[in-house]
Amino acid sequence: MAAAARSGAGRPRDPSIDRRVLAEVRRRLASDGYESLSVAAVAASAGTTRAAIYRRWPDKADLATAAIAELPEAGPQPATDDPFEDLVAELTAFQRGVSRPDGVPMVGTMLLGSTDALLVERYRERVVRPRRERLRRILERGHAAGELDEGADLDVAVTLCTGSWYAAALAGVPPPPQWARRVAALVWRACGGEPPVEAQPT
Amino acid sequence: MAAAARSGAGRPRDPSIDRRVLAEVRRRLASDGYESLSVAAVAASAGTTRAAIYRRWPDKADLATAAIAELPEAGPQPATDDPFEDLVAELTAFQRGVSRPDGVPMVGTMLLGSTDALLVERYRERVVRPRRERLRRILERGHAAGELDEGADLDVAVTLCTGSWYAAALAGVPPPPQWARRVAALVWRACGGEPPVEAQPT
Amino acid sequence: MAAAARSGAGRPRDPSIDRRVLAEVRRRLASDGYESLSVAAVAASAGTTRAAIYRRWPDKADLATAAIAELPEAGPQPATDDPFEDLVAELTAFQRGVSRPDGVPMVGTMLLGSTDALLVERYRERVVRPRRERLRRILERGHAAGELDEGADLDVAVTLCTGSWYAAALAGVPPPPQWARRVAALVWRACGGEPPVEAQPT
Amino acid sequence: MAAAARSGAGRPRDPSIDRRVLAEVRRRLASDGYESLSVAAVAASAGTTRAAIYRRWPDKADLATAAIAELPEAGPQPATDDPFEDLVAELTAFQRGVSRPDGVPMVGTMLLGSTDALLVERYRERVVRPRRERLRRILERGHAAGELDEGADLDVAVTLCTGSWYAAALAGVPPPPQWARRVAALVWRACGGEPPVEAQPT
DNA sequence: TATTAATCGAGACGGTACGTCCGGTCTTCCA
DNA sequence: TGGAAGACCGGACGTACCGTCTCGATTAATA
Repeated sequence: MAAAARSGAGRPRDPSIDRRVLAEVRRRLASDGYESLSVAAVAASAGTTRAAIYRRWPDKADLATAAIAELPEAGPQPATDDPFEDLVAELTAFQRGVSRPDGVPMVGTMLLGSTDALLVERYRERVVRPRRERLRRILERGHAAGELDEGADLDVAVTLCTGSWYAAALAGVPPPPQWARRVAALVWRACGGEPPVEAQPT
Repeated sequence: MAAAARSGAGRPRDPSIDRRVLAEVRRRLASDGYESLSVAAVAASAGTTRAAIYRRWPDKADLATAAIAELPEAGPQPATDDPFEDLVAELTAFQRGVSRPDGVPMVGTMLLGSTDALLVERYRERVVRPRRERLRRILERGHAAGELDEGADLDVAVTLCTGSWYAAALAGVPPPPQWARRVAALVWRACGGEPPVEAQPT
Repeated sequence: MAAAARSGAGRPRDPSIDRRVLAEVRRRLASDGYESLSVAAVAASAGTTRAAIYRRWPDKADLATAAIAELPEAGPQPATDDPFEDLVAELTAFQRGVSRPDGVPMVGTMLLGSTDALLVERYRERVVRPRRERLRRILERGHAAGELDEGADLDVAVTLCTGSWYAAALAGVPPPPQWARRVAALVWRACGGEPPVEAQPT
Repeated sequence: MAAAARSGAGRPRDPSIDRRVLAEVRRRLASDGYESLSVAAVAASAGTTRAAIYRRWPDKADLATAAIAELPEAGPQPATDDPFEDLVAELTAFQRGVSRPDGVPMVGTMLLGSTDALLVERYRERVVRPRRERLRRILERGHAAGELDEGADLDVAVTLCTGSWYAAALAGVPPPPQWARRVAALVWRACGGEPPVEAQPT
């Protein structure tokens, strides 16, 4: 990723280039995916040159990494005293984040795996892991509040939450209306709870 | 994709070329992903020429499509009279298929989406859609057998089944032991059923 | 060139294919030269297939050879009793032959030499050599008739005759009016003769 | 052809690449002709890449054009006060030039004509036209010196000079010994002059 | 204030892949 | 058998991209 500009003498780097380039990379990763990402095209659209890009990021994979790492992940939701509503809120935030142009193709790139291990690890560390931990904590709070069963299989339950969205995306079906609440309801019941207001399938 | 050989005149296509090429494509898609797939390298490894490949598949995307579409999808499981066990079996087959070297990166390529709309559509049609329908039918049979609730949200429940696997893969965590049975159990309960034998989380 | 159809059994070759193909080859050699001559295009335009062409002529060079060899070369002029007029007639015939669309590029192909030694040799044997011998004999008859000098350098004089045309073609200048008679006059004088009627340069 | 390097910014082109490539092109044009000229092979032999070549010359025809246009034309012979000897000298220089490996096939390519009009026009302009003018001037000086006839047909006489060589090449006969002097003698007599020393045919 | 060192823009360089086309050979069906 | 159809190998063409490099012209911090 972008090395911190050397402290000493010489012309300092133009920080606006970093911004414009990363924004452009995100836009293109979103619309065309990693494969079709052309450094030359990015440079042109960002109003700079390939050299300026390669000076900051050693190669294309690192450039994409940097762009992803900067994604303004929907920060930790303020926890309320209702774990079920927290789950709905978390999933709504997730859907908002992943449904935005950048979202899906990025996930695809990540699942490509071996293309660039570092790229994937960075994404997991910055985006996936924190979300999983937030989800996990919500379910544990539901358990602590006595709403969920003792022996509920939380490890797997966590994967159901966001997994539902991936499966729908892969199938090419639009996320159904009220998706977040309906998933939360299913997961809640799967763990032995009773969702307060039953979301109605359409 | 490979046009069906015209019935009449002309030298017939060498069917072994189709086989060797597609096998090679699958091997390379698995190990390096779509991006690094080189038609020339495939031709060389398959002991043929680029021309013979382009005669069959108009471009690289279509070639990959064909290779994927031929994946020996774990065929429709023979339905037993126990819907829950059918669900476990279906998920086990899914896991076997998607865990094989080819599996994950292929899914990633598909989620890249707009890289090649046709590629994705072909994959959905040949692989994803049939699986979703099989899952859906299993849940409906559970419902018909009185094991699942009337108003169960089957639309979303279907997405939970395979989605769990995608979420785990994206997080980089190995699918937990007994994954298929545990997911089935959660989904069953989410739909109001009671899994016959409670799978124990580890 | 086209092998004589085998005498014996089996379906006889369609002679109209020979005609149509060679005509097409001549047309294309004329308009685009040997390089751009595509066997497939010839076959299509002649309403037949590549195989039928390759059955008759072993390769492209031979095909072109055959087309050239069939050029209705202005056959041996009926010798008159006036060698000078015979020379004019021969050169006029030569100019007619070589000035027709096919002519020039063919000469170029021949001078390419090493492209296909056989092609060149065939052309020399069928077209160039006979013409040189006819020219030589005309000059010798002029010598025998006492019109040309004893020690005239006939070897080189022969090359002047047609060479004049090549030089003009290479320079891109149209062959001057009355070209045949004017060349004949110059060659005649070069060999010590006096052309009966002086052709006037324009 | 190679665009003049832009004055200003950017890494300047490596001029040695121009040199090496054009030399290689000339060598190959000479030995194999235009048709067999492979850009990839040229690049390899010249120690560079196809991209570097296509950056300079838009296509193969333009590349060949450039190579020909750079041919070190046998410069204007220093005129003596003996026009006949000047003619011999000019023809000797011509023979030396055209007999060098490059010579004949190049002429063949040029006579192909319509393959690439620009290619041919460039060659005429740089090589053929200047030579024709030098020959013409020599003959005119012979005329001015009273050695040649008033009404000599110089237009055609010029074509005899080099044409003799082309005709011999086309016939596949080696240029006879003393060729230049013998042609000069014939042309001189054709124009009414008397060559100072009669060259003896062998 | 003059020097100096790093950046910026521009673009060439070696590689490599793409998709198209052609030449010459072959293999099959049909007349 | 010959003709039509078309697949086969090999290889060239012209385009596009990647990551590296060399230029001249800027632009700040330092001497």
